[in-house]
Amino acid sequence: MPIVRMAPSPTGNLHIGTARTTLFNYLFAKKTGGYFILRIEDTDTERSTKEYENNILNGLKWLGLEYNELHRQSERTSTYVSYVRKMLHDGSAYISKEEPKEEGKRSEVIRFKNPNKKIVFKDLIRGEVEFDTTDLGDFVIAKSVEEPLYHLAAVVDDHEMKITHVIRGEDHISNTPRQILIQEAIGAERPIYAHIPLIFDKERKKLSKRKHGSAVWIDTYKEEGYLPEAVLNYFALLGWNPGTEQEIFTLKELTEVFSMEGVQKSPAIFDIEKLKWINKEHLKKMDPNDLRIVVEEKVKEKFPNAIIGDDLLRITLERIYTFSDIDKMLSEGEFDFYFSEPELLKDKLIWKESTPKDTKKHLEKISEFLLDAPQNTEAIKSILMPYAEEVGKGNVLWPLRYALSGKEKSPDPFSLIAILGIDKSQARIKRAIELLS
RNA sequence: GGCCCUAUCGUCUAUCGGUUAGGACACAAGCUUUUCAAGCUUGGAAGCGGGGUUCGACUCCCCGUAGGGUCACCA
Repeated sequence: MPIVRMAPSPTGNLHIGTARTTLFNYLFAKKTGGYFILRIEDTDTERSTKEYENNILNGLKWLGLEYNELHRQSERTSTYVSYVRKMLHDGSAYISKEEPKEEGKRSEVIRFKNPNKKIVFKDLIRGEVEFDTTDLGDFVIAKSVEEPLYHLAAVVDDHEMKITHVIRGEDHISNTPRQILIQEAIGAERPIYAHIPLIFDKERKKLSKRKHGSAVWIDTYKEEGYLPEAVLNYFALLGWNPGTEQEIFTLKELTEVFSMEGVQKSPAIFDIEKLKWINKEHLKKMDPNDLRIVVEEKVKEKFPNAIIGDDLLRITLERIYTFSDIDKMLSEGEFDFYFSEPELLKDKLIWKESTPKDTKKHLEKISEFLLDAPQNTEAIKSILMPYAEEVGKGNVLWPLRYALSGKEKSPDPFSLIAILGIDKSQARIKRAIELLS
């Protein structure tokens, strides 16, 4: 059974790159019927915090990436100690006297006795990779017997946890020969490696907190109102393709079609526009009632008595890519027509070359048509369109829409009537007619 | 700089020696409920350069070039 692990270090919030690597591990485990271990690599006590750990855990939970086991390296010190002792004993590591050049550096650390050899390993994505470890020197594997460093702890854990596949970011590829050396020293089996390509920014650089600020944190996407499944869908497509032309996937579908074969070798640039599009596609697939609950909750913050009917829900969905767009619509007054009487300007009521007299006549006519119209967009349209087409669509539809919304830009008049209801619409049309008298 | 990785439209990608180099996002134009948005239709847009191998290379090999990653008592 394949056993994979994701090993984030809690020295920062959940990064989108970490999230994507976790996704690939998760998908691989699911697809192959394997086992997925999450291992918090908190051997750096200076930089690791519980807050970051919680942020990572909560972020993965939000995304829906579940793991079978959770471990913390800080709770496994005794295991590392025994390995360090063993290595010291058999000569594969030694205590090295140092001259501390910086503050905080020890005068004594534990170094690995580098056999200085060529290492060739197979990578599922890149094929054979060769390194000469001579350039690595006798690298430090522990600050002291009780304080293991990354390479040692990672190799010991991968061995103890019987990890079969190490799926990680390409930035770890040059760490691999070091780790293989340690594996050989402790008699561990070599896992199969898969180094997945990195995510780059528009400048083709690794996404970093320093340069991109909060855009690298998963939390940001949660706060922006992206659907977790859409984020996952986008991450999957960033560096992997299913071999078909399908682009919209649920997490479950991804677990069924994922394969390492489809993973790209070259880095991919993060494109927020495509993420937005994918999010919208997922929004369209959402259960209308679930969607209604979200929209209603947001709209009610500003208009407590709001009721989100089908038509209002429809035009809202048409206008948003993420849920935070609803907040923008609210603050830009795009919902105002629904909750308050519009302020009308006489000049704006008249379409291009039309006259006040004709406009008034058209509105009166529409008012008549509406007398026994049902509250349904399509029905209203079929009642009003023949007249509009007869006398000029702009001459009728523009003043009607403006009378209802009081805005130069708004949804179409038929939807507006359906949303407002016949009575309220009639009242607004009447006000416009009075303005023209 | 050493070592390592990578190289098809602006972006994500298909092509696993023979294609008018396909799709998606974005962009442009047109259409529709003469606004906005959405939707639909159409369009522009790519094989880094040079050598090989081959009847035939985007595809395989080599050399350049470019970009990236990594070189901690961080992970």
